[in-house]
Amino acid sequence: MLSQTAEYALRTVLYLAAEKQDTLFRVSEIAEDLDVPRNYLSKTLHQLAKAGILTSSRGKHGGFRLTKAPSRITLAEVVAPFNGPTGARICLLGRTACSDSDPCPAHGKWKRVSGEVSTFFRETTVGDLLEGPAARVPRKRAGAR
Amino acid sequence: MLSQTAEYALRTVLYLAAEKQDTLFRVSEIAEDLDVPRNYLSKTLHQLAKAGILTSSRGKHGGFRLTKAPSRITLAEVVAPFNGPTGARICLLGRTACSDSDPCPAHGKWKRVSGEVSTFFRETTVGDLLEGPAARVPRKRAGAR
DNA sequence: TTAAATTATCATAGCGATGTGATAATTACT
DNA sequence: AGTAATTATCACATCGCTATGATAATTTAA
Repeated sequence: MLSQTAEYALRTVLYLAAEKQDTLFRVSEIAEDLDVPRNYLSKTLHQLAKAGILTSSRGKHGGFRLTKAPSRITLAEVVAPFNGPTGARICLLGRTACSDSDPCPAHGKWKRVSGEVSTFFRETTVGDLLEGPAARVPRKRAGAR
Repeated sequence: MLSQTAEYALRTVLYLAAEKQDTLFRVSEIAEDLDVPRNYLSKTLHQLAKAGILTSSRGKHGGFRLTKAPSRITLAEVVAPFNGPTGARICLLGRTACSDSDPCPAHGKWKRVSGEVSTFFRETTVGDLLEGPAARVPRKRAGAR
């Protein structure tokens, strides 16, 4: 559903949302806890920072933190920089033009379903997910593999 | 939403469903009408034949046709050989284990939406789409590009 | 000023999805 | 038998996503 990169981004944002938001977290710290390739995550977080979702600090004692409160970050925002299918590609058959007035054969039935997916990403916030179970990812035990 | 290949497959099945089902259609014919790479489509149709959705005939006067009636072919069947997200990947966060009893933070809210997508593919048939508008793709004019 | 720690950036590799071209296998027709 | 038409298969090219490693830039602190 989501690209690997978008999934990393979402997991990181959720991770930061579950922790204290006024402290900085290092990439190496996040990467290890989430079991994600470190250098790759570094670039992904940089993209999230460019998108205004994270704030980065360089140098010693640098790191990343959320820019906004979790309840004000939608999943669509998080996923958007990584081609998340949050509603852009509506037409199931790949038509460049597919609308109510110029519909493809699947338009009528697919519109409702794709609309629900789109709505989910647009209206669900990171804060909403925090209310769910197991929001806090347990830290890996040292040496665990 | 769908991979390019799955989209080609679906469009081809829809194309064949809209035509007479007892006649054979050549790959070159389909590829031109749908504006899809010919040799690539050839392999895709071969996969659909292996999946039992199409029947292929080799040699002169060969081609492809639907094996079953359109109303008995679900979209999930068509898309399945091409990694269609018809419900396999349920967990939004990529957890290998994510269920009601061991849920990820997004499980509760995402389950409903992903379930609707899955249901759409499982319960919608090619015949259902034929009832929609513009099921018949207009043939391209000769020389049109 | 120097060293250490950290993000930013660059170069490149691996891999699967997508696409192209050529050849083999099969069938129909003469 | 031979030829043409068509699918089946093989070999390879291309491209973007994913990933790795190295270096640059920045900041803190001694």
